[in-house]
Amino acid sequence: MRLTSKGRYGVSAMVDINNNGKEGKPVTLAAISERQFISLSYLEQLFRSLRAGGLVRSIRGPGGGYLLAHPASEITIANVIQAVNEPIRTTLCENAVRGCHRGRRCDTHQLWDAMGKHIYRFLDAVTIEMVCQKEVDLNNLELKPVEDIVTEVRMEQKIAKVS
Amino acid sequence: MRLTSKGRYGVSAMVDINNNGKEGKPVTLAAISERQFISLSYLEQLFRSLRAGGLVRSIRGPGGGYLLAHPASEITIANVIQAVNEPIRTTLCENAVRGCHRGRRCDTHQLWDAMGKHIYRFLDAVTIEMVCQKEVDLNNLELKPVEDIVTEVRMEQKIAKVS
DNA sequence: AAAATACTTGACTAAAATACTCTGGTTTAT
DNA sequence: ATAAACCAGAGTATTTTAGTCAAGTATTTT
Repeated sequence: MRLTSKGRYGVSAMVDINNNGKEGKPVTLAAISERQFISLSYLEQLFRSLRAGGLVRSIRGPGGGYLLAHPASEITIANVIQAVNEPIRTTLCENAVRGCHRGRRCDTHQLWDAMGKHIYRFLDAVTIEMVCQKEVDLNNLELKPVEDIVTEVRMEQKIAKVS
Repeated sequence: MRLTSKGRYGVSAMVDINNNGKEGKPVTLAAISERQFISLSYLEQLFRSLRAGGLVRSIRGPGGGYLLAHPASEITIANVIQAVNEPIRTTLCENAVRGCHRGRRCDTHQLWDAMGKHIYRFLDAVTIEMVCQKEVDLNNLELKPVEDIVTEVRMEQKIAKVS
C-alpha cells in the first residue's frame, strides 16, 4: 500500500458520494469534480480503479453516476487506498522472507515492518462513514490487534508529512 | 516530516554507529558505507544534516569519524527523520489554520491530520537503542498521549507501502 | 613539515514517480 | 437520435528523489 495524493483524492471522492448521494441517487463525476476540485479526466481514472476494486458501482446514461457499492460503515480508508494504487514493485527492501540486502536482513527491518503495520492498523480502523461524521475522534481509535494484520511492509520513498 | 528512503538510510547509519562504535570510538563514514551499502558521497550528505540537527558529532583527522551526540536511548526515529529531510513546502493542503482549498477546510482534513499524528506517535516512541535491541516488540509500544504531540500534519505524495 | 586520513560543502544530474491531460471511444436513458 | 455519462489507454510535463562530482578544510601521525 502506498499513500499518495491519488489515495487522498480517492478518499475525498468516496466521502463526497456518501455526503451528496443521499436516497440512492447516483452522484456524477462532474459534480464531484466541481465540489472537490479534481479534474474530470482524473476522476475517471480514479473511478476506474475504485470500480475494479468493487468499492463503487455505476449507473450509465443520463441521470446516472456512481454509488457506493457497500454501506459507508463497511468501507475503510485502507480499502480505498489499496484500490487506487497499482500493485507494488519491490525496490529497496526485498520481502520479509528473503531479507533486505543480498540475503542479509537489515538491522532496521523490524522497525519499518512495525511502522507499516502501525499505519495500516489506523487506515483499516477508519471507515468512510467515520470521516463523514465529524464528531468521531480519530485520535483515539480502537485498533485491531496486530495478529490480525496480514500485510507485509516495505518502505519506499515518500511516506508522510508531519511538520 | 516526510518518510523517505533518505530517512531510512539515516536511521540505518545511526543504528550502525550505535552497533559498531563501542567504547567511544568514532565510526568512519567509509565503514558505514561498506556495511550498509550506502555510497560515501551520499553518507556525507546525510551526515551534514544529522550534524546540523545535533544528532551526531564528528572527530576530524586520522582515527576520526562520527559519534552519537546523545545516548541511543534518547534519540528517536522521529528525530532522525526530521533531521535528514528539508523543511516542508506546502503543496496540496494548506495548514490547519487556513483550511484546505480556497479557505474551505476539506472533508478529509481531520483524517489526514489524525493519520499524521498516528505515524508521528510511533516514530517518536521508538529510539535508536530499541532498534538495536532485537528483543523489543515494536508492535506493542506505549505511545504518548495525543495531547503531547505538537506536530501539524500534511499529506503530500507517497506515504507508505503496505502490500 | 609533510602526508594521510577524514570530514565539509555546494552544485549538479539522471532517473523515477507522480499527477495529471488528451483523444477517442461505448453504453444507456430519454 | 441524441446527449449525458461512463470507459479506456496512451502520453506528457513536472516534481522529487537519489545519488554524484569536484574541490575544499581540519586534524593527527610520522
